Amino acid sequence: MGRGKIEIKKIENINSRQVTFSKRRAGLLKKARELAVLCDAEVGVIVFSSTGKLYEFASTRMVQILARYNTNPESSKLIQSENETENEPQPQVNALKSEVANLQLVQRQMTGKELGGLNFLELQHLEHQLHEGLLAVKDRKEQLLLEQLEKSKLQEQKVVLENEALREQVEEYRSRLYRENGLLGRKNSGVSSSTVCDCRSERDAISDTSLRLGLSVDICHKKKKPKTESTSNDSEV
Amino acid sequence: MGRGKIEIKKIENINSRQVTFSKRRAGLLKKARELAVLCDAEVGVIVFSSTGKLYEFASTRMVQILARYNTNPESSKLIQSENETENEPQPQVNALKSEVANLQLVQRQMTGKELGGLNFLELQHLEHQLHEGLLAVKDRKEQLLLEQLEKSKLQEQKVVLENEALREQVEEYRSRLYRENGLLGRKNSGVSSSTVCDCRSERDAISDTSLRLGLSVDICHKKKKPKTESTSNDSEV
DNA sequence: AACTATTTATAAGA
DNA sequence: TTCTTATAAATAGTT
Repeated sequence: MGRGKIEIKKIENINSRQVTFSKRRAGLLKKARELAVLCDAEVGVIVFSSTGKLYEFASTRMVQILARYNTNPESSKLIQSENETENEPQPQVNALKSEVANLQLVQRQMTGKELGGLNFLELQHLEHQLHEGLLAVKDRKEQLLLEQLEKSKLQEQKVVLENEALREQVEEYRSRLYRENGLLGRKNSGVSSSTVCDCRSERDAISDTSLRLGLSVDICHKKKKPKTESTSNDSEV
Repeated sequence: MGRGKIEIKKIENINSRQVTFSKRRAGLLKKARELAVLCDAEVGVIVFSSTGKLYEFASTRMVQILARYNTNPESSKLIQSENETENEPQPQVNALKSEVANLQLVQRQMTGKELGGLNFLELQHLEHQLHEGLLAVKDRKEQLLLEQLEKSKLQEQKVVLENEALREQVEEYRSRLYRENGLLGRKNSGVSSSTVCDCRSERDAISDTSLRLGLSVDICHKKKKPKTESTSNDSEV
């Protein structure tokens, strides 16, 4: 994908290898993120540059991914497990494994997969559980929003009080100017009385707007991520 | 990169998500390999599909990469790998324990507990997951009921046919008795002709009733096509 | 760091 | 699923 085709073998020129590494690393991490988002997959990428610097992407916590990997039967690693079977069968390991398997099954069933093994009663129980969970989650969301709203309102209150104070100051200065300069002062004043009054009259409108804004920001998760990934890491050498 | 541009968010259509997953997974692993070869980097990629299947690429042994990651000061998290090297508390045991802990936490959260640690976006994701799970469970229940209904109807059909046969037998015996004994036989017969006729006339009514009863349980929720879970899982590779 | 000419990846359709 | 193809993206070489 470039001016010319290249063959996939180690780039000998150190400089262009460095450049290519930066570009392709960014590309790989981007692709990893896209795969995770588009396909609801759990993705982890670890890259060590030839100079030893670490770059990574993880769709969830990397530890979580590694733990899942380590406990996955398909995982290609079979390090010291052979020793174990010969020496001690590790009752603890077996117990943990079966617990993991069981928890994973339950989790898959809770997300609607592998329901084949459940009878009608079990399905009803599961449905009830999910229903309860759903309600709890909705409640928690509502609570979060209410808390945020409360905070917003307090903040607004504070600002409103500040405004009152400022307005009084302005009024005071204006009166003083008026008294001291007579009618002349009016023309020089940068602050018109109408401006001040506008602020006061918009008080309720502001409250209403901030509520709507607060909600719409949270509800719409289509915001871009800060993307600190490549930016902070780009300076490799 | 295709016939049209897509936005990076979860693909809701389960089929095209599956297809995209296959394609992009292959692409990601290829890119990982190219980066490793071209730039002499050590690269590890771990991907879990939404159905839980593991795919991976590792430019060297994955264990080696993970070990290097765990001991890297830049790694976003330092697991307890130090303990492992000193004593020998079974790295596998630690991995299993953390996996169990994680699964248990997720499970508690799915049943509406311990939601305090989740932010609004995470709550929304959880809510969506629960909703999907709920729909799948309801579908499965419906499918079970439909299957049961089908079985019932077949059973009924069988019994009806038996009835027909028996009725013919009865009719035959009755005629024969009538022929052989003349009018005398009528008073001794335990089976009246009216009883036999009643059974026949109720045939359709029975079928109708059982249908209504069976369906009334699950008609209340939204119905979908009976989808076969196993098919989509098989087509993962 | 930008800029393109090209190569690749892949979305949609068959 | 696999193949095809039009189009979007990535990126090699250049400035």
